[in-house]
Amino acid sequence: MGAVKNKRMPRAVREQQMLDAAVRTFGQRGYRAASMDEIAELAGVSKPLVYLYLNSKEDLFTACIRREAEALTTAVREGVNPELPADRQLWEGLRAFFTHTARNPDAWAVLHLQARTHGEPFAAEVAAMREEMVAFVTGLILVAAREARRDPSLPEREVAGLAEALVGAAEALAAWANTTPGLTARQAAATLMNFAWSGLGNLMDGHPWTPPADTAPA
Amino acid sequence: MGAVKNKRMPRAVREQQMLDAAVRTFGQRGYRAASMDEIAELAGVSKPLVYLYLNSKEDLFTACIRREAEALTTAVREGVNPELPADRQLWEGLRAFFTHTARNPDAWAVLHLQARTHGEPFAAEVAAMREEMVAFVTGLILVAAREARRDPSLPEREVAGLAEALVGAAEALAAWANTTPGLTARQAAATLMNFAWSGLGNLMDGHPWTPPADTAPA
Amino acid sequence: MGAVKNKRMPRAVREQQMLDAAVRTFGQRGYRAASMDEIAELAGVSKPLVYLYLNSKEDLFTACIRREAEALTTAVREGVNPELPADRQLWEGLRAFFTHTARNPDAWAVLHLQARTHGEPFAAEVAAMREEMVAFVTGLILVAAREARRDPSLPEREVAGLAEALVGAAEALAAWANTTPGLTARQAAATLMNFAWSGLGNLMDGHPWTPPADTAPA
Amino acid sequence: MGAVKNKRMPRAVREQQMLDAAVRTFGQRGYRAASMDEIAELAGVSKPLVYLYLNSKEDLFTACIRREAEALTTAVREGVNPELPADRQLWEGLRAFFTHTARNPDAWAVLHLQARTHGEPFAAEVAAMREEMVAFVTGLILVAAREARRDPSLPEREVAGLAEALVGAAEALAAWANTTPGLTARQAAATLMNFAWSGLGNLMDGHPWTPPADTAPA
DNA sequence: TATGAATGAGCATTCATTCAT
DNA sequence: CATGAATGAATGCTCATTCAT
Repeated sequence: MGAVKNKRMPRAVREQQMLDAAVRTFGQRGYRAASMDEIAELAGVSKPLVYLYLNSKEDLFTACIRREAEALTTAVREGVNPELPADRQLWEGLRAFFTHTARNPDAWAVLHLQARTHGEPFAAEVAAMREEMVAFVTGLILVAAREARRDPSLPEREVAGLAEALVGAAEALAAWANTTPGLTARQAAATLMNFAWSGLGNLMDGHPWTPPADTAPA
Repeated sequence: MGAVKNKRMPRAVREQQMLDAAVRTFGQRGYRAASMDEIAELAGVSKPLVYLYLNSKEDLFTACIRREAEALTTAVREGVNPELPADRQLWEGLRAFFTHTARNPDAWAVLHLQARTHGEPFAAEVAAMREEMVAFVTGLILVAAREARRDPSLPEREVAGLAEALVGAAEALAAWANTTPGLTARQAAATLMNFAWSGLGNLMDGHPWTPPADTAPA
Repeated sequence: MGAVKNKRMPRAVREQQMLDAAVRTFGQRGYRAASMDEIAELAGVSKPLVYLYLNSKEDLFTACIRREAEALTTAVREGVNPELPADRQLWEGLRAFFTHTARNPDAWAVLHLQARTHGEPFAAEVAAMREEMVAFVTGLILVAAREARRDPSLPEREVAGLAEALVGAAEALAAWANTTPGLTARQAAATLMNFAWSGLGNLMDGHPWTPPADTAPA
Repeated sequence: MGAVKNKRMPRAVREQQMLDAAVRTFGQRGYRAASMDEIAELAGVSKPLVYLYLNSKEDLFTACIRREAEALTTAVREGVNPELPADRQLWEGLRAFFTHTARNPDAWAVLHLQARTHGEPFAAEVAAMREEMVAFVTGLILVAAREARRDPSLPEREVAGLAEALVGAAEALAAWANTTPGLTARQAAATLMNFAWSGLGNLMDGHPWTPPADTAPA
């Protein structure tokens, strides 16, 4: 376990080894519980070298978040064919998302749990990634609305909320899929498409669910 | 800020003060970053008294989780009128959920972020609460299917997945609502009802979204 | 276990219960590891009452030492008939000593181990008791010498050393007897009499063991 | 006093400095009363370094016991010429013992008082050393019996008891010698030889002290 | 006579971080 | 490029002791 202790390798390679070790440790132990000692040892490197390359624990954590956020968005982007209709694009994006998170559970734990739990600077880092995904979904919703040429006047905040909800549901299903044995990325994606797209379709047909008039204010 | 430093109060009262301080501190700083010193000070009490009443940091955290999980499920349960049809019950439950989480942001941070991020024992504690909510939603979906007397044969795992997705979406919207100024619990609930219930309705009409035949394996 | 929690009992009785609990706790846990909480609980009393009656942990420990030292010396004194010849007196004293220590292992642990290990004031307390025993033995040696009317001019320091050695041997045998199953006080006393008295007799016959002339200084 | 604060020395050296400081502190204050802070300061090192090298207070204490037990047994072993007759061997062993304990009073306090007073794991450590010494003495007694070709049939437990008594007497005399000014190791050894060897000789001549028939049971 | 409530002070332990080589 | 040696600063936890009743 851990990288083979090869001496004298180029900086770029060493850095990736360190990030690998860090992602694994942060993902399993959590940000605070992970010690630089453990990370250095798992990377097969002395602690000062970690500091030489990555400056501080905060910087190291940030570097992990950036690398893994980039990897996830790239995986989703590359999984989607932008020529296809909106529902197919969403389907492909979800499949890529569930596949990637299932294959990189520690990375997903870092992004979904640890980064959001340990203070502003880290949370902001994932928030950026999340916004990219929400924007992607928002775009698809608007495209779908245009394709259907019906009711193009969905209020902006409403669309934003729908996208938020969809991304949140996807995140929840990723965790659910990771802990439910025998559940494939494909099945998770299908469940979510059923849940969301059908609802959205109905919605855009002009038949939204109507909240009842209220007596007691919330 | 902080409780008035009244000396000599009965144990039950002090304990609640301590839990208040702990929820606030854990919610804002995180489990590891919160120090028992800070919690004690915020509670207006000396550290030994916290230990005398709550034994350890772990026990204190667990007590926080339990109290807030109980408070949240109670709020939702009491917000729902079980005589109403399924869609109205879900609507009321969501409203109660968004209202409670908006009013107790630290408690929600403890339940949604901190408890899930810091190890099995705590995660298990919230998992129980989550399962109660998922079960509640699952029940509503089945009732709705029966009420519609259509396609009563939804596969069990499918329903479970839908419920997971709905709860996940609700959790995401709770965070979104907490950070979007001027967004009411009512609006958040309506967005989610639109998103989900319309989709479910469509689904149960026998028009699910159909995944395309695949070429590349996932 | 522990005293029955009878309310409102006279001070003298309560004090003895506290000392019982303290001796047991100090003997088993050691002075520092024993907590006033544990002692109070074992005595079936609240902590402030222990302080009211016995002032402080130090005073409580000192009271234990005094009570048990007194009990041990009394047991030895009452076991010895001063009319008998010296060897019979020593035999009886040793039997009483081994019997008492075997019956009160916690008390013996307090006197022999704990009191000597935790600082001057306590060590001084047992030293007094020890000196009484050494004096008793010294007296017997001198009486024996007079009875034998031989070589009455044993140098004082020599006699003191012999008495120290005998008491030390007795203490070691007490520990040994306490941990060797099936070894009676009588057997322990016989072993020591054999060892010591025969040696002393020989010595006083004018046949001491002669140290060889030395080349290397110590 | 205390090591000169030379920075950057090899681990093995620092470890010995730490053990020196620990033996001194444990010997004078006792195990519980000794604080890691004090030990670190006396060693001229920061506390974390002590933990880095010696893991914990328990491990540090155990390391002290091991080192000093080894040093004492080595001193005795090297002080004895196994070619000599039994009485000479005992004489030399005792001289080495008293010399070593007089020169290393803190180490002797650690072994004789502290280690036996603070729980099983430590007591077991010294018990091993003590057994080695008892075995050494037991061997000498048996050799002496064979050399004298008299009464070779001493019962095993009897011999064990005699050896225990002799070692106990030696331990008592070591403490006595340490607190009696002007008393040399040589004198202490001579006193004990007189006490013990003469007694043993007598015993093996077939003139043991005979316990009187008993009326009252013990 | 007796106690529930409360604390100041200290202690073992850990960790991120740096220097000298 | 790489590391063994070293530390300042916290942090969780415990304990003897006291006050108000």
